[in-house]
Amino acid sequence: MATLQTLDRGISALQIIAARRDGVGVATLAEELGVDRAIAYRIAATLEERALISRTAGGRLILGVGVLELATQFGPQLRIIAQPILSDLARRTSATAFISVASGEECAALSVAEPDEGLLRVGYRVGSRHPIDRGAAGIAILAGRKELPDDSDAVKESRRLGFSVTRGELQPGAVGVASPILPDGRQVASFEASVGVVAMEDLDVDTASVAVVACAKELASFVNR
Amino acid sequence: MATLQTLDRGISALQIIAARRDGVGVATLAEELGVDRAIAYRIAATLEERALISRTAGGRLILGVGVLELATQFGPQLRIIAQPILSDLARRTSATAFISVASGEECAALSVAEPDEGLLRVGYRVGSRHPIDRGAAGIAILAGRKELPDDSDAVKESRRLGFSVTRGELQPGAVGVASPILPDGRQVASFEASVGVVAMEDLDVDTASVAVVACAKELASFVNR
DNA sequence: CTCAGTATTTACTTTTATCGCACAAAATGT
DNA sequence: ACATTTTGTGCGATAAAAGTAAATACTGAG
Repeated sequence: MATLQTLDRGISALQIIAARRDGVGVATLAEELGVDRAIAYRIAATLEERALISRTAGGRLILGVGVLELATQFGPQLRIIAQPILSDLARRTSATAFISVASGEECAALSVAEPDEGLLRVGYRVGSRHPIDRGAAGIAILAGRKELPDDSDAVKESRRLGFSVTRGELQPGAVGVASPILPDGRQVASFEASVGVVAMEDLDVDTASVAVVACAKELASFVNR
Repeated sequence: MATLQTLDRGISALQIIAARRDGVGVATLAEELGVDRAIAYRIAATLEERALISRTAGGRLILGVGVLELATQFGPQLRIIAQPILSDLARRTSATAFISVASGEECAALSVAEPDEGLLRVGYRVGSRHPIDRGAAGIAILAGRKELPDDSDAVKESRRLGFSVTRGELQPGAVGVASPILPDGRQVASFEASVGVVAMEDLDVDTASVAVVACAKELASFVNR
């Protein structure tokens, strides 16, 4: 597939700049890119013009607010893409489906879909948060991370199965099933998320887990590189 | 200053894609960029290769995790830490709280929290920009820099008080209070930021200024190295 | 299943934007 | 003041991208 050299180098430059805590000088950037300094200057000028990078007083290159402006749109876009998939998951499992993301030590609901039939439903508010080490969503995210010595049994079990199941951890009577969303089969540090369902104790866990895992795989494909 | 056309178009493409909640098709992208579809395909291929964008099942272009990976590096500790602190500040002052950063001659909103009660709130979009010498946020940032001969009276006053107050400078009817974030009590060249609140004219400036100054101190401690 | 219409990729020619040398300017050190 | 390093900028040669068109995949309708 045809790619554009100049654009590709510009993106490399961004990543190089992002990788250094305190930025890089143009000369270093040029060296890392394997190009002449003049090219690095032009790349830097272009990126700076668009606020993707900015320069310190000392002339060092650092990321600019432009990257934030872009990143803030990532969540909303993912939510829109995810909504039909979640609705489908909710309908097939007759349970409330959700996508959660890690946010520090907590886990936050990014997107939720409720089943449109059934007498009672479990509600889950978008934006609500809970500790990441409790509840199916959080456990699934932890299970998607690389193994740590102090992983709880629940996390280990979840990693083994490919999904987590919790009963009454966040709410007595509620059962949750969740699976990590793993682009490239691995967790990307900047995007730690899981998809799952929550319902009352009559949830058919076997059916739900299959559906949830399939859904996690589908969602991962949107985030694949 | 020399900029690179291809890279510039790529960045434009990113911004166009980011601007549309539900992504864009290649044809639309080509039109918006004012280029042939074949070029749009090559740009998209390059951006996708680097995971800055990805494609939905329908072929629409949406942002990819790459933008998150970049944004994650923008003040790594600060943003995570900032949100709860800002929310707290917003709640305690019943005003919209923000962190702003200097970006060249402008001042950009890095992070915003709105109070969860109150009839009306003042909105402040993340990423929005205004001249650095206007508005409480910008004045506070200038006040955090070392003294300059051509500092305005507002900046001098702000430096003396430890916070800035502006009324209606950016928006008639809005009152802003802000204080610079000073790691080590000094402004770090690579991170010039301020924290503050904005509300309507009923803002209790005395209470707000105390809270904002305390918040600036708290945030500064997280940016210390 | 075929076909029309659309989306995507490919092949190839033309054009021009990019490259990289070389040089200017500024900053830094001696 | 002079040397030296660092930062920034014209300019012609050329590789890279643009542009055109045509081939190939894909979609859904009938």
